[in-house]
Amino acid sequence: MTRKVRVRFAPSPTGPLHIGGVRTALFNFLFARKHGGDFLLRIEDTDQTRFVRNAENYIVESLAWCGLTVDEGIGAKTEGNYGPYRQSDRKEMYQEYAYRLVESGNAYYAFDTAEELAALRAQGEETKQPFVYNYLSRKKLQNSLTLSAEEVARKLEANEAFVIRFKMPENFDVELHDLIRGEVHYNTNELDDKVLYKSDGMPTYHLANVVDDYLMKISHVIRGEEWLSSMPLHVLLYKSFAWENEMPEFAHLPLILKPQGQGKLSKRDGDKFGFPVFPLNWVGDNGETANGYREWGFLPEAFVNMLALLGWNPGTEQEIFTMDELIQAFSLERVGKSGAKFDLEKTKWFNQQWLHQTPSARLAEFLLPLVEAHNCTATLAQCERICDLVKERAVLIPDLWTVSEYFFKVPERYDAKIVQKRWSAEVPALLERVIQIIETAQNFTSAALEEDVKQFIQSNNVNMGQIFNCLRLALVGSGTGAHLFDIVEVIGKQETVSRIRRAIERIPNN
RNA sequence: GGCUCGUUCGUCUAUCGGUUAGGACUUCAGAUUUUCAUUCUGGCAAGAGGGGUUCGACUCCCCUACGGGCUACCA
Repeated sequence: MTRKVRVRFAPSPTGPLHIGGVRTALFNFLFARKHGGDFLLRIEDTDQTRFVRNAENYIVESLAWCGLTVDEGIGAKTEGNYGPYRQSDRKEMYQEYAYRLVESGNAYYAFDTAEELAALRAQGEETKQPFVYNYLSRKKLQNSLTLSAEEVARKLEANEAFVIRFKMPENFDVELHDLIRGEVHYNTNELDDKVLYKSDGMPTYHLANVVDDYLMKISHVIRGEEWLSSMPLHVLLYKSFAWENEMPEFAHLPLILKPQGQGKLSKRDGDKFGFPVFPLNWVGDNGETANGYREWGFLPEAFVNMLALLGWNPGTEQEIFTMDELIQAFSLERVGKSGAKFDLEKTKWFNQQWLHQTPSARLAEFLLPLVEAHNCTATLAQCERICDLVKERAVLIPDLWTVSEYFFKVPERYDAKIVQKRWSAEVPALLERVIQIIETAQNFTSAALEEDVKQFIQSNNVNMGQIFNCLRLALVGSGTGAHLFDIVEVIGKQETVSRIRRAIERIPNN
């Protein structure tokens, strides 16, 4: 049976999306594109207590920044025919499905209060017999399995709070197939009677997820490994609804782990590792902030490239991928099974690579605002030229400014070490000669200028290293930077001469 | 604790029974360069441990260890 590929990214809006979530979205997106399918965004906001107001916008904006265009659902150009795509807007639907399960005997009403269950759990802690609401304990609890029909009707009539729980079958081996992990087995006796429908009238994740995936004709569920252990419940739910034929295939992605210490990366980790765990800067309702990759100066292409290679590999030695190349190369078979620790250094390397191969015209769009923020002026064309000259020295976007600063402003200080090493008594006189050469140059281009100065050096038998380094010192203020005569050409005759004069004035002779 | 998934250089990973176990990041050394950077060359560095199966195991099986996940009216 081949069916149209439809996958969804279904985050819950409880805060900013962290890089693990972005990667899940990315893999869904790649899979959809690879197979000519649809990529949906559904918002799973069934937990009213954890709802964070600006989280949904953040999610939409993050996906957009990464270039993960949503075909259907929240944030799509046109929402699509299977809406609404926010679970809170689908509230009534779930109730109907929950009741359907009760009627078919696959679920039941439970009246135990949260406090009673908490007490049982606490007791279980003490006696080292953990309390589980399952096929054994349900026989002794307050539910429609133990209570008489009249009693249940009475409680319902009286509007007593209730939940609907799944009636987990007894001693049944569930055989599961996962696209990444292969066969996985669970016995239902180890599973509990999960709440499907909460007393506040909202479904839990499990019910909403299954119902929506069914109704939205999802073909493949690609999600994090934290869901692997609820897969048997979900599969059993499909069976209980008699939806086995429409059941999606499952793929559980390995988790992204904390770089040091243990556990999976979590959004609560915020900035504690000294690098962002979020794609974009985050400002919470409570005023809490956290850094994002975008604001740190990562290109979305590099960020996506890095995420794609975290847990997936092409089987070749290619590491730098455009989105189109990723789509071409992607397959779930090449997704690894084990969790991966995130590595900031490698991420920076990806960005550096991307900075090198990004056209300078685009980088100029990043440089210009940085120039202006430092109270300098430039045109986009100038920035483009300068990016051409310096981009291989930058790792992050803000470096574009720090490695090109001298193009826009006169050096304020002169590197003492270079002065010490190169600026001897005869330098000012030599630089005066260089000024002459520059002022009288027929052809004010980098190559011609270099030729002229080199000729002077040769015919006068002076030290090339000394001249070049002192000239660099005068123009840049340090021993770093782009090709010397490119700098001369870009800043121009007047500025070059003025900087040399300034250096001669300010640098004391050794 | 129970269930479950996993385990190759410090990190990300290749290898789908036979390889000097390959690549990348990091790091170190060298080359190139007027400088810095880039680039290039080279070095260091790995199959958790123990049993099997096999002519032959990193690869298959079992046990142990270690790590991850789940174990909520959270997702």
